[in-house]
Amino acid sequence: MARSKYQPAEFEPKWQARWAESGDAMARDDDPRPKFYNLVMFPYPSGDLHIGHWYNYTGADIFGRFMRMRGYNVMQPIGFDAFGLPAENAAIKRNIQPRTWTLANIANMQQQLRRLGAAWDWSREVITCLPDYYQWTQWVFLQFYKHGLTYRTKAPANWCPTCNTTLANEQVVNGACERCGTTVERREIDQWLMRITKYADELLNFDGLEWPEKTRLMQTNWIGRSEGAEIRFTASIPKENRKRGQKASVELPVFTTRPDTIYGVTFFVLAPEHPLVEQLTTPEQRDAVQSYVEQTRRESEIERMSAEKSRAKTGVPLGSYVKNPVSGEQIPIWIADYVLMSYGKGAVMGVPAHDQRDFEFARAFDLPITQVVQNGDEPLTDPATWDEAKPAHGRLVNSGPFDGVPGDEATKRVIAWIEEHGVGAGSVNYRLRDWLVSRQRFWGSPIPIVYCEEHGAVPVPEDQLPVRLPDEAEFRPTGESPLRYVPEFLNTTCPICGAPATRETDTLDTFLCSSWYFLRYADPHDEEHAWDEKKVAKWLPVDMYIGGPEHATMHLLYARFFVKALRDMGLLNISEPFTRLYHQGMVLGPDGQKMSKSRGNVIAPDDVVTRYGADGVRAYLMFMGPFDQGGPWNNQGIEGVSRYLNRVWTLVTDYVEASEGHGSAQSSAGREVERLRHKTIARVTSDYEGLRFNTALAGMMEFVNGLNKAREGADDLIRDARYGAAVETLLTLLAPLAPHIAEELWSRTGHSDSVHQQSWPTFDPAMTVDDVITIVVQVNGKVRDTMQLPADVTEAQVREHALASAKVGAALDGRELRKFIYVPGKLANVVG
RNA sequence: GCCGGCGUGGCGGAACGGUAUACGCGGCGGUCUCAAAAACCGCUCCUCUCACGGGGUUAAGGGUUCGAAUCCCUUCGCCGGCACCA
Repeated sequence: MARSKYQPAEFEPKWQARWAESGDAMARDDDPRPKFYNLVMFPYPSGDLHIGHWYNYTGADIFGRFMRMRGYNVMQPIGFDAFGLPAENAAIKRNIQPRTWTLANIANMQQQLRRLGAAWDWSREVITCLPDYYQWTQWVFLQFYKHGLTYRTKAPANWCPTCNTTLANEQVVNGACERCGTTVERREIDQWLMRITKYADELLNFDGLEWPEKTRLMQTNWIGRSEGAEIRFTASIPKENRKRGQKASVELPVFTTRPDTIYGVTFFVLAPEHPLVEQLTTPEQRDAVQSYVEQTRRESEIERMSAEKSRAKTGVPLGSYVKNPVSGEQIPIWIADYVLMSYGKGAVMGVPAHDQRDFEFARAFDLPITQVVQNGDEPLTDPATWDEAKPAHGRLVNSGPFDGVPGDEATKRVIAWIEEHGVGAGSVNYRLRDWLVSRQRFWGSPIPIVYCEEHGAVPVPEDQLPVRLPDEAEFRPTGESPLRYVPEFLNTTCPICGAPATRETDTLDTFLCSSWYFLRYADPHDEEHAWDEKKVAKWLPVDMYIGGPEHATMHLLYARFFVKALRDMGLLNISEPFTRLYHQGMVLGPDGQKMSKSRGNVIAPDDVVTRYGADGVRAYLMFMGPFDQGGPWNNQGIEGVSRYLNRVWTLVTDYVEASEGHGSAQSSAGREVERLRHKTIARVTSDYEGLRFNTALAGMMEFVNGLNKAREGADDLIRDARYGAAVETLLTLLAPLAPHIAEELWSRTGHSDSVHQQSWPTFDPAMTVDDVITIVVQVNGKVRDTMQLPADVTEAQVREHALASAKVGAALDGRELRKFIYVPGKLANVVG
């Protein structure tokens, strides 16, 4: 009989269709088994699924299938993050409506996603650009509005002149637009912001989360909590600038992390955009100040921030002075672009002796440098001889009443002093800023706000949601949302007074859509609510979330903020959305470089799937290296993995063909096969648990190698029931990783049910140990011999055998035994 | 500059502080074949030796330990994040 060949194309589509029909992947709300919410970051419908999606989703699907076989009610949804800029760019470029483009891409990608053979629950599919979804995005926005967590203000926006839109700080990379690379400018526009800073402190707490250390660190640094003090300096307003009846001075607060250096302040610097700059500029300095302010305005703040550290300090004195509230000294006020308006108070106290930036500034402008902190026993030297600032903490000197205060107490003492004298207080500052969510764009969820001449910004009543996006718009590069030119959209009436009013024409950042989609999956078709409390309580939090590390400081932070805020509104009873987080690595091109069309090193999933089958691609991707590491694609590597699946096919079909008398023999090789089976279950199970798919597959390869070896010279083994058990175990272990071939072979071994409905195989720990073990014998840490001994050998026996070894004797070379170390079952070290 | 991570055969990568190089790729040799492909079997870190054996090796150098790829320190290289954050 001609042996059948492994030809995945012959059965993969069949099983995909059958799984879809069976509805096995649909998670039921009333399933009594423990739930497991297995989530992947949903794709943006860019047009085609790329190999990175395959990588991400294969790993996630393996884990989900594994958990399902272990008895969990797994919910594994999929959907599309469908609003966003590329659709609009395509619209402009190809004169096609964003909606048309997006929906066509979704249809294509749905087919591509099916080819993966993943156990998606399509009944829960969520598409964020459809009104039945964005209605609730708008509703969520209104809840934030109601609770004062979103607000509108004229704010400096990161403006990309090419995309004609504002960008979130997170979307600005090195001062340039993340998408098109254009240098970002600043513009003052009325914008909507989300008050994420209110949750800064809570977001620093990761208790109970199984998240990569790296991601927690990135978020922690992004939030950037600094402890210190706010200190209020008092500036004298130049006589010429005072209006009649106006006070002669104005308060200038600063934030500092080093209140202990307060006596070292020798100058004071404002950001050039600081609102008091003009008022504090003397007539003599006016021209110089104005031209400096204009110069810095031309360079965006982002540009200044991205400038190299070595960049020379620039600045101009205002001509006026502030009083140091602690020392009483009068010090000159400057403006300089190294001070950022967006952090702290937009002002710093210059302590050149103990801050490197201030040091450089003082050197550039010949400002005095006063040492006020002594570093240990280091003798005081003339700061004029220093090469750099001395930022270390230490005992205070030259600090009036604080002289001699030790470093660990200095900060506390100064804060106590300023609080007592009412000139400041201990305070905390964050690098994190509020999240700007307005986009001057069409393809996003409309912001459900109406502007009325009398009532100002009025939220759209919830029963009037959704505020529908028009099907079509005209795309002109005006810098304003195309919605402004759709009169039917723009013109409306005030929900309060009914007078003519206009709608907000900006749309929401797409990150808003993805900040709550994992809640909607729990209740995707609810027409009355964004989600049903009970369903969300059942499914949330997400037990496993797999996606790329590039979302560490954006999506993953926003989603946490949303959940906390919604909890405080009484809409959720959880504090964190994602209990366990895992970042898959990146698949690189065969040249080891990031895949890109310009490099011509892109591997298209469709091509390789046609050639090797979905299982071949899945298995190869997972075998490439550790899942969180990724690695370069190798065309010969996938051949090897494909050959393995071929060997599985041959092994199982041979077994099926020899079906005469299954279980009728007691082969001498049966015991070893059974032992190998238990060992393999043990290691593969533990590898799957830890998402170590590469070693899990290596384990299954060794299993197949071992079974083939065992059959050599044991013709009756194939009829031994223990061999049959090994074959079935192999298929169940393989099922999560290569679901189609496992299912096909499972059915060929005579099963009418699905391999994916089997419960996960168990093992007996006693069966994972050999009768005879190999003990390595070292002399002084060097391997000199190995011994085969019964598994239950005692230490005394091992010692006896080891010392009897001729090789050990030779290695000892007459030295006396000083020490004997025994690692049970493994190794003995003779020290002499 | 600061904060993380990583450096293991020709290649991708394995190794609870305990036989470094599992598994796979590639290479070499063989079986089958008229031949090739496929499939299967064997060998394959470096070095000395005919061999038996010995020595060396986890970026480099040092340390801790009976024993280090693994822990600690220094240096170099690569990757990621932040980047004048007061």
